[in-house]
Amino acid sequence: MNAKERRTARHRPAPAEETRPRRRRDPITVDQVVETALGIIATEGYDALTMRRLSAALDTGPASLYAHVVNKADLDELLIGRLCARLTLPDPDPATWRDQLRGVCEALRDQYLQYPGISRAALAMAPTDLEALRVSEGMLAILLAAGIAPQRAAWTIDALLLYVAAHCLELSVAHRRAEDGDEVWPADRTDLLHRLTTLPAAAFPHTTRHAAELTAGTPHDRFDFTVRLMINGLA
Amino acid sequence: MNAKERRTARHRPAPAEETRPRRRRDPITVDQVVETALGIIATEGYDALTMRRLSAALDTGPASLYAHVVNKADLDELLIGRLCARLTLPDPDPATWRDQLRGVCEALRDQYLQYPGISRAALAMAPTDLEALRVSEGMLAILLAAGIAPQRAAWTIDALLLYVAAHCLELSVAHRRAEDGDEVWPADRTDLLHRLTTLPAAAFPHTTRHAAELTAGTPHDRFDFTVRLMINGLA
DNA sequence: AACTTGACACGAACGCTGTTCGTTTCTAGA
DNA sequence: TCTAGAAACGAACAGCGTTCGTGTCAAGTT
Repeated sequence: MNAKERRTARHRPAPAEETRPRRRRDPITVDQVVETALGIIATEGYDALTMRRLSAALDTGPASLYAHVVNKADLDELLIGRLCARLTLPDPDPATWRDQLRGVCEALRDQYLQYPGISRAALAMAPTDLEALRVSEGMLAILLAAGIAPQRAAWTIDALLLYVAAHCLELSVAHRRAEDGDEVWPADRTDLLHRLTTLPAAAFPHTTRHAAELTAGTPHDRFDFTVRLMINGLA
Repeated sequence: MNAKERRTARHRPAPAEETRPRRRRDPITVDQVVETALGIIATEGYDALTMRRLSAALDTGPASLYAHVVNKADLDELLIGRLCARLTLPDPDPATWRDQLRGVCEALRDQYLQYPGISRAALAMAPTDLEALRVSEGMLAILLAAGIAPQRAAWTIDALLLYVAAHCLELSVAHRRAEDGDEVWPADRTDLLHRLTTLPAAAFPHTTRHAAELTAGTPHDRFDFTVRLMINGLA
């Protein structure tokens, strides 16, 4: 079976798993590729995940990967699919639907944050991946059980998933830039606070006055705030 | 003056403009670089904006660009800065603050959409760029005039700006993938609808049942919905 | 008027990327 | 035992961002 056939098969309802013949002493499997890739991302970040780096970690050359994966984009999809597969979706409970929905978002966020920068792959992914669809199906179940209109539910889910990915991407970018010693990037919160307060007060009256609020809060605080904002807007 | 000095100068309050001596018949200026880059993005997309492609459009070699720009990241920042500079910010009016805020978001979205994929640069940008700060200052003014607490206002602005960028990024990715004839990517709305309805109903009961709602709405409808969702959540 | 200075332009190269071609290797089924 | 064919892989290609060393030419100084 071709690797490209495998990809299209992943987007069909029933991807039949099957044991294949093996050649090597430790023949490479797609699972191995995905797991190794996640390991690289976890320790070195998504930018370090190149086909060469990955193939080296698997003790082979770049060309060998293309027997298991169509593209880097395809690999990205596999990675996100693996992350989505890890999420446990709650049984919809109309009494606690807000907390349930927030819980799913936070679980997804935690998965993303565990693999810095991987959310970039999520943002570029096809909307028909089965594991990703499983997550949105679960979120849809929660919202419908809560009595939200299907149209509003669908759009809210998209908005939430988009925000989660974007939020994690922003965090990973900030983290990478900060530790690379970028001059332009503020080193820490006090640095950013200082830059905002020293802006010309004439052109930036509110920014300078409320610099404290602008720089306040942990990333989790901001995430929690925004998710609540969107969920509250539903009612 | 070095290009790196110029960059740090752009992050300081008062970037003094100055006429410089010229060498070439048509010496390259930063303005020229930025405008040419925007032209390339507008017609060929952000992915086509490489240092080589840009330098070729300016009738020179890649190395020449680095006299005016520190990095590609620096160029990205200039591009987003230019876009932000084009936005006209309204005088805060407590009576229509929701519409005003939505208007700013839509104007920013339209700028992003005019240059497909450029929002990727926005997501990776330093939060201290002067033109970008001008925009958030304007949004902050609207929210504060409306009586929103500074802390909530600040976080809401970040959430909105993040969503606008992410939304446009998602649109550009979808557009590029669709016109590249990607097999995995749904060609159009009916294609996506068909894929969702043919999912196994046992595992995806809600997705299959409400596939129509899931695929309904223009991108602008979804954008409008989400922005309203966040703004309404404020009250 | 000749000279020094230094910013800008630029050709060539480096190390890296994703991807492909052609070949070799080795197992599963006939 | 033999063969078909999938997997593995070495080598290469075109392209990327970036840097180095050098060339060039106008402005300011002597």
